[in-house]
Amino acid sequence: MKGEYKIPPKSVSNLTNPKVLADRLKELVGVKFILSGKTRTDGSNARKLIEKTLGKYDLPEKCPKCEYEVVPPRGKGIPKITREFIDTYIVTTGKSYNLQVWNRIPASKTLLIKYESGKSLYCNDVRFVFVRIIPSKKVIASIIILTDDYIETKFGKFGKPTFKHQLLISSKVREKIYKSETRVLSYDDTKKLSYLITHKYKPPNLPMVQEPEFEKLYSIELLNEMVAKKLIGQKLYFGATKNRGQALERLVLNLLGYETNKKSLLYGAFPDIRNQLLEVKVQDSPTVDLGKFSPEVEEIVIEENNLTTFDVRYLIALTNEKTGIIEGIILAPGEKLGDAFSYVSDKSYKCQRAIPMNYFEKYAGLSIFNPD
DNA sequence: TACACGAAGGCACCACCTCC
DNA sequence: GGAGGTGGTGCCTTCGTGTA
Repeated sequence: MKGEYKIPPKSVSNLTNPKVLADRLKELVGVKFILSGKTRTDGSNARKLIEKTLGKYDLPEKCPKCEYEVVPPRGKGIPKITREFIDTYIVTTGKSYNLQVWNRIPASKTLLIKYESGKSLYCNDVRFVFVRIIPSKKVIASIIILTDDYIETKFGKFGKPTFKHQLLISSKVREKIYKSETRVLSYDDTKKLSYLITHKYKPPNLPMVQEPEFEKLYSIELLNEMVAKKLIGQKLYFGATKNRGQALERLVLNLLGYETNKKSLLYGAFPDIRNQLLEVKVQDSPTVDLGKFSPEVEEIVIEENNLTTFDVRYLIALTNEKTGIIEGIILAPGEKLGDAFSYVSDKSYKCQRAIPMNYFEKYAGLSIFNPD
């Protein structure tokens, strides 16, 4: 059955009526669902459970390959259970659930599947299946199937698309860095920065959130000596998500002689250490999240000197996922990142819509479609 | 101050490619 | 054709910021 769900239905009219879907999924209400704590795993398990349950019934007839075309490049934004045009989401904790729709504009008439017959499946044909799980009871409390039109009418429009750039550092490159003598891969600053940087260390006289000053930017060479080399072998202590980046930022700031109060650490602008035009990242999986800004595209970061994402220096700490120990460092201007590593092409975007948790709680024990 | 929206952050899954 | 590796996707949670 694997892969079967990826094939679109023969036509729009073949899709199972959502009320019928709700009936079919009713058997999952009250069923045990143990959260692994790994969100991607849990999301995937929920989807598999939905697939397995729907697989007990006839799926919509599949479309022969020659009769349809997947419109978005590489199928980005196509609902995962394509045959039923369903995306699944797990709803667990929190006061409100932040629904994120990736790589398509929900409730829009944007084409996803185009049929030879002339008919099509659009973004607003996708059905959203929410699996509400109560973590403390380890049980599925409800299944709620919604359409994006319903979501917008009931809770308001989806937010504007927000973009996320990512960079991939392959395990090969990683290994190469680990095996190198210094375990630091560094590149020179951009030409534009050459007249702004200094190779001599003088303690900073401005807070790290201030814009950089002429000739007070430490050169990459200096950053290498003062920071990179000293970071190798250090352990990053972190607890919940997000704290790891901050732990590294704190280490870097200490090594450079900046004050590290909580407020400054929480200053979440780009680049992290603005006074040094330095962005700090931690990486143990192959993916580095660059966030909204990416040096793949040149964008002005500091107007005064016309400094761009190309000039921003990236310090990427490669850590051992088990121990948290920094085993390698990449220190490069944005301009050079693309030379050594690969950008995820076609940046991804998401549209978000918060749904209050009490909405889901209202329907405990039910499996329903677009309730009033 | 509270709330909503936008963004950051983390990383597991999975499709696809390569090699045997 | 199957195992193993690699490249990408996008799911989920939490946080920061703007606005009323």
